[in-house]
Amino acid sequence: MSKCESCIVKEFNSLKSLTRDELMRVSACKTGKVYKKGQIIFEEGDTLNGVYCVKDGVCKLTKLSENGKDQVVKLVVKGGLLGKRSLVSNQVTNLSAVALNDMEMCFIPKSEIMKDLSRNADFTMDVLKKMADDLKDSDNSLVNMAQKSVKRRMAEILIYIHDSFGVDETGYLNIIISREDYASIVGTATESAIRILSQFKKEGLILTSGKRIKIEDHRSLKLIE
Amino acid sequence: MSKCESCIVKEFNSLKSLTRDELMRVSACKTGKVYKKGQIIFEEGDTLNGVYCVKDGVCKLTKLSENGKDQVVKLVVKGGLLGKRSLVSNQVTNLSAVALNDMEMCFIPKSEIMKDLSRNADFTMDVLKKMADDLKDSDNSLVNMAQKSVKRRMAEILIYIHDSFGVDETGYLNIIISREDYASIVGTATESAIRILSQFKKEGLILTSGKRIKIEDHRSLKLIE
DNA sequence: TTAAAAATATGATATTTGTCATGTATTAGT
DNA sequence: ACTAATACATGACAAATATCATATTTTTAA
Repeated sequence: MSKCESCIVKEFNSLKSLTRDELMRVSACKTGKVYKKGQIIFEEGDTLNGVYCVKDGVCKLTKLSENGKDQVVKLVVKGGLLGKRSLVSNQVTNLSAVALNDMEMCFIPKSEIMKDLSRNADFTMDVLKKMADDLKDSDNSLVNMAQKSVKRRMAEILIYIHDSFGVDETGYLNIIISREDYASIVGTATESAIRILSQFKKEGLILTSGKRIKIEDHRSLKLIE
Repeated sequence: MSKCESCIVKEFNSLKSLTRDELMRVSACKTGKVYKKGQIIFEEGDTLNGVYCVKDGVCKLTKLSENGKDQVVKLVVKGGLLGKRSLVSNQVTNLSAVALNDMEMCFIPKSEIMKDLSRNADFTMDVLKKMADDLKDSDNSLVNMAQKSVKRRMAEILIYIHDSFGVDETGYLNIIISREDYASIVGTATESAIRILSQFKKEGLILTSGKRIKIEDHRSLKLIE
């Protein structure tokens, strides 16, 4: 297991603001964890005693609605930190985390991080900044959800996944998720998600092969109303 | 204008974590501001050079969607702080703030608060906690928006306004907002909002008198699907 | 490899929500 | 108190989305 001081993943998150000494201390008490596709990392209501730093793979953060359906709130990739909120608030977590593909993560106990939060102002400020950004993203998601059509939201999530997570050698999206997950991200019925993707395919906007998706016509996808 | 040290409003926000000395310094440089109903406090894209502390009245935080409609993201009342995010991030604000009734606020320049953010760990931690709570609220809003019917969302906002802001002597909601605003909170067309409120009235769930609304049957309102 | 399970696809139909039109009631400003 | 202006109300219809049923394809696991 690599050491935090020399781990490049931390460059993408707040841990980069820790000093070398702090990082070494964190490194000494962290635990490496591996999750298989579909595996639950934690569930809504769990008490988290630390943060997870994603070294590889992607997971979804979901929340169960009263109607029994899961809603995907956020996708987290390499460099992302899970459980920030629980660090600060002492409450149980309000979200579940599920691996979308095989994942590698580090778990850092809350007790270690807390020392740094109280002593290292740069680190604290960086955590604050990240939360502020999350909040902004969240506002955007809310407006998208409230004001845009399902078709438009689907087009946007495809572009988002393309731009954030890239494509493989053949041009297919690197992240492969089920239609049910697409439905849950976009906030619609699974059948509707399937139908819309089928329609996109017919219109030549995307190609599909099993659950794999390739964007063929970015421009038109962006113009979907 | 009252002094921060002795202002009860601060008990509801992070400013309560400042020391007496810090509060006196903040108090010395704050500005009192008054806004009339409908007045714009700041607009999406503005650079905020401080935070607003709401002493009285209510305002809405909105974001303009690409379809040209405003979406209400949050309601802020007495004790609320506006512009927290801008403090931390140096970016222009992503939301607009508009007074829903006559308001009284204090404006505290960013420069003053920043000193405290870097020196007073309790204060910083409290700001972090508040942001974490906002984030949690935001997750909930997203799920509500994505998974619940317009009717259900309308029922919930009525209950929310009732529980958070109370009623007057005659039982009518203290906060009086237009159907257009209700539509914008719930994320629907104005006509749909009007229709749903009319229906609630017919079914005896609420009473209306002009734009004033009184909840008659909490239990049934909570059971709306 | 092959059968079972799970996921995708699609039709038919119901329900919800949006849009446009038009009339009535309320509110705000003189 | 009066009259614009604004907000509310409601009908008629269109569009978007959900639901249920059922067939087909893909994936999983023995």
